[in-house]
Amino acid sequence: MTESDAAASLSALATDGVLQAGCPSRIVLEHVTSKWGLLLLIALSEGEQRWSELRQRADGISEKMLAQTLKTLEHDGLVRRDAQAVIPPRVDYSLTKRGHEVSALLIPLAEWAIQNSASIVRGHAAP
Amino acid sequence: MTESDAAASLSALATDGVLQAGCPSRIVLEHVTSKWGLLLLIALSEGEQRWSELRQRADGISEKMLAQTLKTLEHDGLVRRDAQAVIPPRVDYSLTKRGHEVSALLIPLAEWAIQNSASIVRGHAAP
DNA sequence: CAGGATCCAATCGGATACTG
DNA sequence: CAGTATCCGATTGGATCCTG
Repeated sequence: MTESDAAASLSALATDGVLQAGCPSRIVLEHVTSKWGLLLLIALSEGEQRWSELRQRADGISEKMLAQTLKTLEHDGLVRRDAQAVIPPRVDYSLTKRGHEVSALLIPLAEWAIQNSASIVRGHAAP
Repeated sequence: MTESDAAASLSALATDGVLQAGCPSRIVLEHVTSKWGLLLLIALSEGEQRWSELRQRADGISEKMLAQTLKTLEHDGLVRRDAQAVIPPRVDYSLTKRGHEVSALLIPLAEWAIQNSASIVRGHAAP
């Protein structure tokens, strides 16, 4: 993307919000780009998964944050929760249509991070 | 993207890290998806800008967070700082090659947030 | 198994004041 | 203009214990 192209597509961002404080899009953006939100959305892009599976996949997450993050994502309409009335309880989580949309945008970001993290963390990257 | 496609591209993510705790890519990812990091990278995709300009564009940011975030992004090799030895001082910030790479990935995300925030914030979105 | 409730430490982040 | 320094409240987030 050239700099002028970026400027063009950015005009919409500047006018409609995101950069503006108090804009609703900022809130949503913060939900999906939050540490655990991002990781859970990526993990779920593989398909429906249970609570315990998600806990392992999003390595290092606490029960509290797992519950809290899943709730926000569910409330935002990105994650679907399917609780079955059996003993022991079984609950499956999956992405909604919207959820798949974002995760499709998040995955390239994660891949970029993997490819660049080595040279970034070890020292200063080249311009 | 279908679910199997997602699974395929995800195998790399799962093996190489991101979902794994302590992975360096997680740190980088957190920097660029942090509240102000994200906003500054998007703002800078429009081109070189000064401190005072960035402060206005990333609406609501405090001086402390502006300085702190710019430093992290500069250290990560995403933002270039050009300080001119004049009175009054003039400092320009711009994206590096890497910086442009990420911002190109972040912009679609911001646009998605704008388009979906309305229906998300007002209530529950449809599946 | 899938959470809810609670406590507390660490970090985030804003307001203010000061400087080269 | 472009920061730095400090104080302090707010939020995040983990550990632990408890429950249907």
